[in-house]
Amino acid sequence: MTENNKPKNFIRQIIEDDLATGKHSRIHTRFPPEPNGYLHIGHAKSIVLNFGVAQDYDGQCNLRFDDTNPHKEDEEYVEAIKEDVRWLGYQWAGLYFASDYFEQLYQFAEELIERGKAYVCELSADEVREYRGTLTEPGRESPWRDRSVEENLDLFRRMRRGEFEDGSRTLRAKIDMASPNMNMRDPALYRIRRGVVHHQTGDEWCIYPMYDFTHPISDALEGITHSLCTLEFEDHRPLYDWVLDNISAPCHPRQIEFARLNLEYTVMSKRKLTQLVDEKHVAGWDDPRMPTIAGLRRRGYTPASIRDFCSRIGVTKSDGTVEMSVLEAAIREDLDRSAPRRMAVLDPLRVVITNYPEHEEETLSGPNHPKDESMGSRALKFSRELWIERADFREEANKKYKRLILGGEVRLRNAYTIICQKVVKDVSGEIKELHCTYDPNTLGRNPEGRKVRGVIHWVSALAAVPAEVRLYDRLFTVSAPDGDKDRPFQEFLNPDSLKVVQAMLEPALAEAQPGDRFQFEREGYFCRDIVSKDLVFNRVVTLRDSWGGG
RNA sequence: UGGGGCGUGGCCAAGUGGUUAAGGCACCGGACUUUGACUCCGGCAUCGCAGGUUCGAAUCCUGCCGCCCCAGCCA
Repeated sequence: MTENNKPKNFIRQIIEDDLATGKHSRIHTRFPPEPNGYLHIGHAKSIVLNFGVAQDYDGQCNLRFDDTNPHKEDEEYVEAIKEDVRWLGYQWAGLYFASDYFEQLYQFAEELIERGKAYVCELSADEVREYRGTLTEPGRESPWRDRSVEENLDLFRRMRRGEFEDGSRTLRAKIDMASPNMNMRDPALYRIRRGVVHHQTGDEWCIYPMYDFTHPISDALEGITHSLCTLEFEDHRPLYDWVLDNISAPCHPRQIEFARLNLEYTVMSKRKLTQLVDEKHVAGWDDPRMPTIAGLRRRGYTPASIRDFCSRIGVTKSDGTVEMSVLEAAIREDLDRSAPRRMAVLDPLRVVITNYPEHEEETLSGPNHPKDESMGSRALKFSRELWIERADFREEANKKYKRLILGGEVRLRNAYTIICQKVVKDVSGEIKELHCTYDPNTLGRNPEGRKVRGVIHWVSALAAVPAEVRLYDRLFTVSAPDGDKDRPFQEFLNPDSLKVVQAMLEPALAEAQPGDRFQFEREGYFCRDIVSKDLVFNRVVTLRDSWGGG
């Protein structure tokens, strides 16, 4: 539903204006990740924005890998990113690599030199830092700043030929060392990286263009109309425009910045996510507790729920932190509608129906969805011995407790009502099993003259299918794990973020395929793990629970 | 203490001088219920602060305050 209404935000407004005024007759956006890690929910926001805008205005959106730093990048990531974008439900108009443009970029760099707008600098990295000045003091001009065009051209060509060592020279833009915007203080355009193998271009190049030089040109080369990026690049926009203004660019895309996504109880930076993986706090990039697309997918989130989430949170320039409940609400809404209902007992307690025939087993039926008959029904086995949830029984409780108590009656979902007659305990006092009686006249109808206080789920002990169920909780114990300057975020990891239980499932669940999602009634939504060969279920999210628990 | 941004309810977020200040999430009531689910009803803000302009301001002006980003040969 939510997806049908086009979202309204300031970027779409700009686009609509550009279309209305005729500035643009078609829209072209791009999603430009660096292939140095896996995509996370924050990227999803950008993907949904870029591809969504293209979709809604009959435009196009490219997928472009910003691969200008061979040190950090890897082919593994480009494949993972492509898979994630596709999984989210989008198709790119063009698939490009910034490295596709290395030759053109190089030519534009020479053009800049010829125009006297760039020079080869021989300051070391440390010296450049000194010369740059500070936030409050202007920088000083490099002693190499005023070389002739010929000399610069010669030097730059020799840089390309590999005549100079890493770090010995850079190509710099000649702008303004006194600019209050640090990015305009003669930023580096090219650096030397000899001997590294680039995942796309191999050893073809030993000089690599910087982001600030590459990005605007890549955008222009692809005919991008609106270049959407996050807030931290706001200060780079003057440089983005400077580059395009000083070369013979085919067009001049407009950079627009929006706030990146922050989510409570998790971390979002690639560096921290990488740490979580490397330090083995999680099982991998696709650990269901990770905010990565791969993690959310394995957890059981649907592409539609993530798209819905992204439209719910909106796009603005004010940075905030979204509560986890928004994400959870999105997946609950999707799964409530689409997930077949099943019964699974996560913490089994044996129940013996003493007035039910010893070796008999009968087949009952339960609807797959309480509100959607078209989803059909499945067979349920009922027998003398059952499993119920340990938490669904108390020897005594107040009126608020709507489950089974000693001497009390409760409805077994999709079956009969039972009354607990006796509690059997072991020597330590722990409840071993319950002896109950059932009322054969309560199948599909309420008992005469009595009102049953509640409904609980169950599984026939005879037919139960044992399985591992993984119960996930938030990865961190505090809402902003990286918000403490003195303490590393790892200190806030939630030791109980994963609880593994051996559950008893109703027989129909044995046929679940990897990736299949269900609602385990009264417990939550679960998804059969897509990695494990065994019958393993991951809890996507619990059901909403308005009961205090008392 | 340079520059660039941002500030509407607990969290997001519409709003672009005249509206009872949308909506979602959360929360609190209540109805319904063979899921304490779902659904349905109802409740829940005067817009960072202070001045000013105006018949009228969340929307315009001024001054404060708070928060975020920038000193990579990362993106």
